[in-house]
Amino acid sequence: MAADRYDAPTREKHWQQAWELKSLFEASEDDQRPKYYVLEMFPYPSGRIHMGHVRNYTMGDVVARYMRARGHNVLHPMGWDAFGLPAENAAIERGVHPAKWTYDNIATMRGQLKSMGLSLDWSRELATCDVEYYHQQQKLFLDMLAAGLVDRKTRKVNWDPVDKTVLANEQVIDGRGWRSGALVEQREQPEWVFKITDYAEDLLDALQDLDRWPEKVRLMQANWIGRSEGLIVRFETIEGTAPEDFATIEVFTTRPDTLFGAAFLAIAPDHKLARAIASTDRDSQAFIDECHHHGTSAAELETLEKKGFDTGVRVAHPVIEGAELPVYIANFILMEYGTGAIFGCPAHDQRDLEFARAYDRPVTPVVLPPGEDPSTFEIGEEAYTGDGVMINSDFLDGLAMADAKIAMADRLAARTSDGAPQGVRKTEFRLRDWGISRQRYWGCPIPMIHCETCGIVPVPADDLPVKLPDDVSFDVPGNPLDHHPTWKTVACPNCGGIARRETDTMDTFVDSSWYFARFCSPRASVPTDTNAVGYWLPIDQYIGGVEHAILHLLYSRFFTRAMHKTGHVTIDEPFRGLFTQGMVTHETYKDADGKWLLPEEVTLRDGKAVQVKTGAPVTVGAVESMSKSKKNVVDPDNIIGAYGADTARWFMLSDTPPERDIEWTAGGVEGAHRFLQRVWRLVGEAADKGAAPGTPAPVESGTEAEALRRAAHKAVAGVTGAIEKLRFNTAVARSTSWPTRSRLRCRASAKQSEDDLKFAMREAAQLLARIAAPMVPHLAEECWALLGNEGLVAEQPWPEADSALLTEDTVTIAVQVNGKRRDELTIARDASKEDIEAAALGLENVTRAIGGRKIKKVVIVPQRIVNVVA
RNA sequence: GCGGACGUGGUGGAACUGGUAGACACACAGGACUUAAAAUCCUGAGGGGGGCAACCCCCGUGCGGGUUCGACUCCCGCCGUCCGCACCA
Repeated sequence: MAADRYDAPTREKHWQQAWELKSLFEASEDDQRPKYYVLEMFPYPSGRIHMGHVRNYTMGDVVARYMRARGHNVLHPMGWDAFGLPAENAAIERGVHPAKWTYDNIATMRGQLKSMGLSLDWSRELATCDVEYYHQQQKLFLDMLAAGLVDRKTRKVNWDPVDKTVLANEQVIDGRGWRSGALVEQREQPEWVFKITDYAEDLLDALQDLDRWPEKVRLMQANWIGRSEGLIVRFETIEGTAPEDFATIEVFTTRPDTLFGAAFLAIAPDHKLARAIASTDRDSQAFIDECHHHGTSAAELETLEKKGFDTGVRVAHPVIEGAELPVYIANFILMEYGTGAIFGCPAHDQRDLEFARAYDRPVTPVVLPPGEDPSTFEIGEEAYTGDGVMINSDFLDGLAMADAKIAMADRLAARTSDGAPQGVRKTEFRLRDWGISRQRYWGCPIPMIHCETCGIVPVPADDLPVKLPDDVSFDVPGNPLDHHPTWKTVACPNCGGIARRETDTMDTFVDSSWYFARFCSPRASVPTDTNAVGYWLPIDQYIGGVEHAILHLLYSRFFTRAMHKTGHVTIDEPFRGLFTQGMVTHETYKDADGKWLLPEEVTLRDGKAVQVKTGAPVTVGAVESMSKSKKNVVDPDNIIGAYGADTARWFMLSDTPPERDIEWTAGGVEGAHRFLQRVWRLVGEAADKGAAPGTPAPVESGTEAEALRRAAHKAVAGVTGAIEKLRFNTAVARSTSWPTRSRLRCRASAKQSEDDLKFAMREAAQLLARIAAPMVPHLAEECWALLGNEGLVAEQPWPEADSALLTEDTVTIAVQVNGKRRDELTIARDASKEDIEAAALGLENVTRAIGGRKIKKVVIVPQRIVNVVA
């Protein structure tokens, strides 16, 4: 007889050791079973794991354990996204070396992850800051360079003039540097870029085939790539108003149909015309300077008040004889998109409208919404962006919008201006090339050398790796690699002269764009072992946060194509299945002074939230995603220490659909824990009172026993289906319902000592242990052992539900009268429509509801519903 | 600003391809056990109304329309909340 409580924290360690002893989770390509690669996005080693990790890795583990039980050769690795800014911040703030800080964090977090009982192949562990890893990454970079996938471009960065450093967008707060508080300046800087735009079309088209990706992620990526068909229109400048060499201004537009409504031209502050004007005009220079005193993030730029500067340049309207339009420099025009210049049509674009109102430009509607009268239609505060019929547009009048686009494009293509067609059809993409240069120490060095005589030359492959120097100082602002005394000095591989190493390091998105491929052969002396990647890739199921929906996933898709081109993999799409899980949220708490409080500092007394120590009142705030700044965090270690990993895992899977945000509550954790204890007691009872292991099924079962068997087999079918669809919350519900319901039956069986019931009881307990194993693996092992079974449940195949026990002979269906449910009907599953109709119309409640009216129609859907229309 | 999602009892949520809305749980209430409490076990319940009662009626999936024999589910228009926006990872 077992103790009366399951001591999870102690027993969990035992089972973890048992798995490790048998190396159950180490994968090899040398295996006859079908492969299955499941991966969760690897963590940044910030210090300790958080509940978001617990949720993410629990989900992945359920899939891994389930697929293993289904007879697959499962690869389920773990590593560390270990380069990045926080390590440098720690160095600046606390004087710890980034490497020490990072590896210490990894050690802590590895221990925490191990305590979760994840079925990971730890033999493949890697950290992106390992020299072995970034060495291979530098090789990939050189291969991509040779393949023409690397370029050098000028880009804008946030410059902190006090700290003399480039700031990340998150380090710019209200236009100021987070540390110095200085006003940020935009600065142009030459950078290394990956030519992702070469693949824009392909990355977009291939989304269609990613049918195991969430629709919303595909949509977001499609919008991000932003393919648009349009027209480059050449506007001729009016003589004498523009500087020399600016006979025309090129504008990209997707709305050539609205050209008759054009009220102005606007160019980006970095447009070459803007620069030319500013070189001789102080006012325009001042305006451009003002534009440069904002962060570079799109969100910031686009929420700015729209401002413009009239350059005095005038252009001729291309299709209205004699009409002229003013040219403004405007703060909301991006140089990166299209030609860096637009024509503004205020009536049909909201931004243009706001600009026109501010600068007193005419608003002429040219598209008439359906049902409006052309003589009275006016634009108020809102631009009209919908479809309609052209008005006020000369030769376009009366055409539909789509036809007008074509007509205008044809007209402009046929005209020449300055010796070239005035309009040229063009497909533009919003997607920009991927700038990977970072002026940081803690990243993968870009293996390039700047030589005064030979230009920029790659580091020869034999000289790799370019290692980060250990002896760096963070006392001086800026990039430590740049002011290291010796590191950057190197002999030019070409001429042998003194040259300078590239001091930029790579964006950490590069590291995470191929780690999944490296996991296939983590110790290979080349980036990827072709056998290994050929066997394991693509990833069958990738799981991670929706916040990575665009950048990480898109970069990885590009990088896989680049690795294909350079011969490192043979596929284009790395992630066959993708699942994005929601965040973990918690209530927030503040004391009387408005200071944030940790959940563990708060307790409920007489229904009121108070501080544990002082009893002082606490204000309970909104439920928000867990963040250190708001202190609404719960440390997984505390939960696992108090309740065990299975409780944390169970809670993370239950109730809330996996793609949605989950609210962590103390009550929920206790509920999960109580349930697991109940399962353990129930299985203990079944072990004591049920049939002995290996007892064959009795020939016949009584009603009680049959009901119990049905419940168990339905649970198996339900959990199987739910896990297949990654509906973990439903899987939990399916496994909780029958132990709850069967309690009495189990007890009854024990009392009556009948063989059929004893058998059913054992069968049910055995099945429960097996279907719960992916979700609560430790408890499942405990139950498996308690029931007297040999071996580990982790080695058991997934149970099959007996289909004979899944379907009932009779069904209960609802009977509606005029769409309202009036009664229900229990009838043979295969009853004919006639029988169902007769039975339904014979019901007293139905007759009453019909109330003597004439029956017009009876809708019968067998096994589902009857609807009498009267 | 642009793009994307989400909204169902007191709470988290379930509901297959349009077919009994509220499964399963949390919290709550009542009961059993206990000297007592905790734990455990049992029972109840969307809201409102009627009936001694088995039961019956009305309303109900953010709001307003529409399609349909039938709508949480499909369509149109609102409202609210959350996420991403290229140097956080």
